[in-house]
Amino acid sequence: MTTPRPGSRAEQRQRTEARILDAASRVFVADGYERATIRAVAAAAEVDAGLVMHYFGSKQELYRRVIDAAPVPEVSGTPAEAAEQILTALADRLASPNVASLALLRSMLTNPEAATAASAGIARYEAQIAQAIPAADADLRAALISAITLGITVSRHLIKSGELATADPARVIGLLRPCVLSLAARPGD
Amino acid sequence: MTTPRPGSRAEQRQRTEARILDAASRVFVADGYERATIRAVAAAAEVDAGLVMHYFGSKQELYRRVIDAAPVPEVSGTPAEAAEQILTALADRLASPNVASLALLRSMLTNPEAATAASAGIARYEAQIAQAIPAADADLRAALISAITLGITVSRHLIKSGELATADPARVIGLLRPCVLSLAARPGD
DNA sequence: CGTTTGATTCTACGCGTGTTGACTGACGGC
DNA sequence: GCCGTCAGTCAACACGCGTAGAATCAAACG
Repeated sequence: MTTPRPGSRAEQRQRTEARILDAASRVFVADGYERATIRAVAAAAEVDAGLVMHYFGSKQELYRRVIDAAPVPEVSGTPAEAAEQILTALADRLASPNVASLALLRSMLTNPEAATAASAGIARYEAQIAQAIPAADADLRAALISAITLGITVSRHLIKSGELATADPARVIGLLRPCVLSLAARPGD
Repeated sequence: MTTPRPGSRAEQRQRTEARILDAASRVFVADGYERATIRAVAAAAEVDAGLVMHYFGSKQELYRRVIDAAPVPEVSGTPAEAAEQILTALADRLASPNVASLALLRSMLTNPEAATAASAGIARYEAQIAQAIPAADADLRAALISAITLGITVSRHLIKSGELATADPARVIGLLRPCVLSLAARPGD
């Protein structure tokens, strides 16, 4: 990650590439993979469509670069601690939507390749959660927690379902806490 | 819904139309609205693409006919009863995926028109749930329950996330019961 | 029987898409 | 000062899509 001296050609290149990447995130999350067009991304970045191809090679590759920026939250510690970390991460996502994560969520339901790419990230997340759960069915419990956070995020930011779309994140995680705790910390079979 | 005598032209028409509708459900749920093509639907129904247009007018209209078949589960009674109904409905959806519902879920994340159409159904579902919850924040609680069932369904049938995809529905709702109960029946603020 | 209706297919148009390759012009090393 | 390199543009191609309309052929009906 070298920072070329300002005004240089390399710096201009980085600047433009970042602008395209940013525009692509917004377009992908707004329209989904299929509806998103390279021309729309280019227009949003105030650049020619050919340049997007020149820099990123293909739409798929541009998309891959976008979702590469999606972070996987860290989860560890006791079940109660893990639950709190999960809830905190969810609260963050409710407050300020991470465009990369959303693009990933929306597109993985449309684009097969996106789905496999995203599945890896989700699996990693679930594995982390499972490790913190001391139960025989930890894997299933982790998958349920992951599915629940996914549902909440999708409902709020993509479907924008009435009550959830505008609710205070603190109230949401307050209501969700017993829910997550029952899955993470409650004695299993 | 008259049943014309067998072998007649009208009956043949109904038969073909139903075959197209069935094929369309499967194609829409498999590929989502955007990737699904009329040609693919026609091929799956072993029919010419022009015939699909002739019968349904447009792709949008065909899609509307498909999701019109998506049922909205009934929810009523005491909070505990409502929770049980919600869990039962979810178990059904986990066991045998309703193609119309899935097509609706997948497509509403891709197609704007589908989203508004589906939002109405979801809102009706949430209203039913809210009515059974005796709490000041019943609407938010209902929205959360709806979001959770959505997340579980999407994870299992669309994302096919590892553990959830193959889990026994009974175990899933067993784990989810305290979760839904805490939202539906637990004393609020 | 002839005529008409309707189910079904065939062919083709127009458009938007991802992608390509030639082009332009400014920057940077020699 | 010269020339290669590279950011950025432009016009076009090939393809697949939704859709329209003519053509085909068998069933319905007098």
